[in-house]
Amino acid sequence: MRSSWMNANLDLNLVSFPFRAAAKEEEEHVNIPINFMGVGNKVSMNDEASVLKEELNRLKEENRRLTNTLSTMTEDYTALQKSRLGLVVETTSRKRKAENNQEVKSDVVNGSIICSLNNDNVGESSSSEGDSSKKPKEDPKTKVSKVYVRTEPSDTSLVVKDGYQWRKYGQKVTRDNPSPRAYFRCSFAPGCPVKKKVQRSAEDPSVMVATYEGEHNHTNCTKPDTLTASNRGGAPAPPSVFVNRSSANPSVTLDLIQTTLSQSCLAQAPRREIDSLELEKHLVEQMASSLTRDPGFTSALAAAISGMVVRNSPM
DNA sequence: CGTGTTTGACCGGCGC
DNA sequence: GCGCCGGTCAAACACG
Repeated sequence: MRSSWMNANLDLNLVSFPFRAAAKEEEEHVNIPINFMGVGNKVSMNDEASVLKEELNRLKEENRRLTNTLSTMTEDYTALQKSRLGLVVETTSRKRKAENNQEVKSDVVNGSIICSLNNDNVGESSSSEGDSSKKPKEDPKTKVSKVYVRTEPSDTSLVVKDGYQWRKYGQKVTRDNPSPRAYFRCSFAPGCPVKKKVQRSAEDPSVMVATYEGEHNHTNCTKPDTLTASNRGGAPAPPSVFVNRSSANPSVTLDLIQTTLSQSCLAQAPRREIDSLELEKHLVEQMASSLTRDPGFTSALAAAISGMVVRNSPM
């Protein structure tokens, strides 16, 4: 993809500003003068503020560009996913008329394709067929959705990570698919009516099809990487479903700008004009504190400072 | 020993 | 009515 150059850009941007921000904090709290470069003349607070403001504006612009690039990449990725897996979306079950009448709506979430099957039109067409009375106990409005997950073909475990805890209660080999179908019930909450069926796609064994029935009557409190039924018996590692959003890469600071803006300031006063200076100060503090919490950064900073002190010290 | 999985048996809907 | 098939149950089993 195009991520390599993006990372390079991110890294480049992070070199200057955060270091400056951390240096500012050092100056304020640890009494290490920011002019340790040996210049000698003390920079006034106003100059410092204007430099920071300038830097922040530049970063904002860069952030906006990268956000645009990211959204473009996301769209490309979505289109690619749909073109690769969209063919499987069409239901393979020809037996159940109701299913064939369902309106299929697909979407890509976290690397999986989610298809919602709208049951609302089932009742309308059933009047002529006269089988509405035969409709099983299942509520016609039960929300049914399908998730298509690409996994390793060699991986035989029928486990799909989705953030909930499931208890397997059955497994069957169906007629139209040589691979077994596993039945799960949501065990996160005692009364949760949601069921899940997981089966490999007949067309593409590397694709797992998870069918969800019903809606959870509880919130999802687990993280995506903790979920599903436990992996006992030395079963193979479950497939990676979700795009890994965690990153040890310092480029995460870019996101920090976004979240800081939206959560702590903009979210509280969405329509009000916000004191830009206050906001910038808050941003700098956030970045500085997050960076100084990183032992790697602090040790690198200490090494850089000590190196400069050694260079500038009289022999 | 508690919890979750496995797997054969059972049940009910559907087509012929 | 019979057989097929998908879905569920529950006893046995495995694991920590």
